[in-house]
Amino acid sequence: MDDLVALCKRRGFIFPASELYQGINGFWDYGPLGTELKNNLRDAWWHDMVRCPPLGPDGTPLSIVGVDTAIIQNPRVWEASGHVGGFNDPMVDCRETKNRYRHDHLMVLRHRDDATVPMFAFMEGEPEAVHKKLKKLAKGRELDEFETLALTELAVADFAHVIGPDAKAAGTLTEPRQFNLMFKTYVGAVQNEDSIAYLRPETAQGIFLNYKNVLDTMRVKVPFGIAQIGKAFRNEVTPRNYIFRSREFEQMEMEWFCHPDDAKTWHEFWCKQRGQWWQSVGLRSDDLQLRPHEADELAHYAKGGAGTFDIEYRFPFTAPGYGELEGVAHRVDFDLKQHQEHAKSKLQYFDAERKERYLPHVIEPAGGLTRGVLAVLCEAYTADPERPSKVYMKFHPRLAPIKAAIFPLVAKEGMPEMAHKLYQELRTRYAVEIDVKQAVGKRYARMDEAGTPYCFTIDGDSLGDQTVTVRDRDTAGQQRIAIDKVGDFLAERMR
RNA sequence: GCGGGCAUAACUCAGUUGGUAGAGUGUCAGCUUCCCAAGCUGAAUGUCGCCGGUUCGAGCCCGGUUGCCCGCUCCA
Repeated sequence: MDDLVALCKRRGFIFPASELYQGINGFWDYGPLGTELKNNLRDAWWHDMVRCPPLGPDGTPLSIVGVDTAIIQNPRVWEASGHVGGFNDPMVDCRETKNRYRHDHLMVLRHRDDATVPMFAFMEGEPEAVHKKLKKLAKGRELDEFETLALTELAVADFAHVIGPDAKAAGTLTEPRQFNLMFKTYVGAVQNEDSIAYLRPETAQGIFLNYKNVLDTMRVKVPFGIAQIGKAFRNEVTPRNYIFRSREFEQMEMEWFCHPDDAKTWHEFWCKQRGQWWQSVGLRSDDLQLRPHEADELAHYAKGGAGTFDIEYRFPFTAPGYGELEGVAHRVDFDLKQHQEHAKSKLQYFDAERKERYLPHVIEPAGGLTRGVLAVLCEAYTADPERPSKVYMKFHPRLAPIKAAIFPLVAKEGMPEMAHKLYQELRTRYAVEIDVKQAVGKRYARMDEAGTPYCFTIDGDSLGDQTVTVRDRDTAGQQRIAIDKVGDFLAERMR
């Protein structure tokens, strides 16, 4: 992994952000080659999801349209989505039940005299449940022997004697912690409580906000999808593992709107499709796995549906385990329902065929573009002590930052001129480079590290018979082709 | 957030008991070169992460700080 990071730095893929000023934790800059790579992965996704989506189960092309929405939205959006509210205030977690509570919403029953009796936490305004529990767990004690106080009045050290609202054992509550994962900013000149806004923590909400606009303008019918690629921001507690968990990242998300009865089928469909797609851009199936979320792992929006499947990749830093690349979640009608309530507007869909009015369910394949870049980099990194560079980047030709390089074998006898002519032809269609300096072996080695799949070399024979040699990155083998077939040669391999 | 480790050129790293900042690779220029970092000649690149202290003198000792790495915690 360290070697990969060094190569990315050395060859201009990825740099630490603000490096001149000692950097800033959790942010990264993409260099010339990294930007090309990221754009290529992005464009491949967009092409395969929006321009030319897969065929549905019945063999007809799916209908998916794209949007590009604002990073800053009305803060009420994040209240509806569940991002603000619960996550702006100090929270305590229960280690036993994995439930999370607002610190200031919890009350505690404490025995007036006997400190050995455990304390019972309960949600403010819901004392009935704890009264039942008291009978079970504190036999022989009557309710009037206890006093009620707020959890906030208790020292953290006393949490060891507190039984959580849904727990059976004492001491499972964590200390109160701030979970403000959203970046805050102010809109307008005046900075006060009323002008607070947030950088979006996911791109998905921008899609839900425009669901009705798309329905009204694009003549789409359920089932259909809306896709978006863009930046999202999360103020992660611990950014780690290179670009895997960063505070600013890019997502590729598609919300697939379908009839509730069909949700399960579509969920399976998209899980399969997305796994295949990652393979199509070069990730080996051995390093990919599809993993269902456990019940206690499901996000608030995905409870009660067909669940969430993570498409995971075996990163060097997770191996032999896996790290998330994409989640395919059944969000049921959570988001549309929330926005319908919070915004007080009707978002129901009228299905003319079924003669039915309903809120569509949503299947969401949500992938990380920047995580995808990392997976592609890890996959491409291939050590080879036999060759001069000791390593080469085995990118799928579709993703390679540079598609081909053009070299005159030596810088004389008309070869540079011929190389320039070929370069001028190819550069209008492909990201190609020309290099006339130094020994050809050095130039091949450089292209190996950049992951350039093909090198076209003009040699002494080229001038006579109008042919060039093609050097293959992965085999280092060569073949000779006619110079006027070079364009076709590349076109065939870029698919 | 807690604990441990690390920080010297673009990369990998030397740097002795405190005494003028080094190597290899890479990069650039020229020559050479008909197929894989060859060779020759030359060049550029460092506030030794940052701030302060001790000292005649600090890359080296001390304190603080920032960043990175590892383990916990966290990752709705």
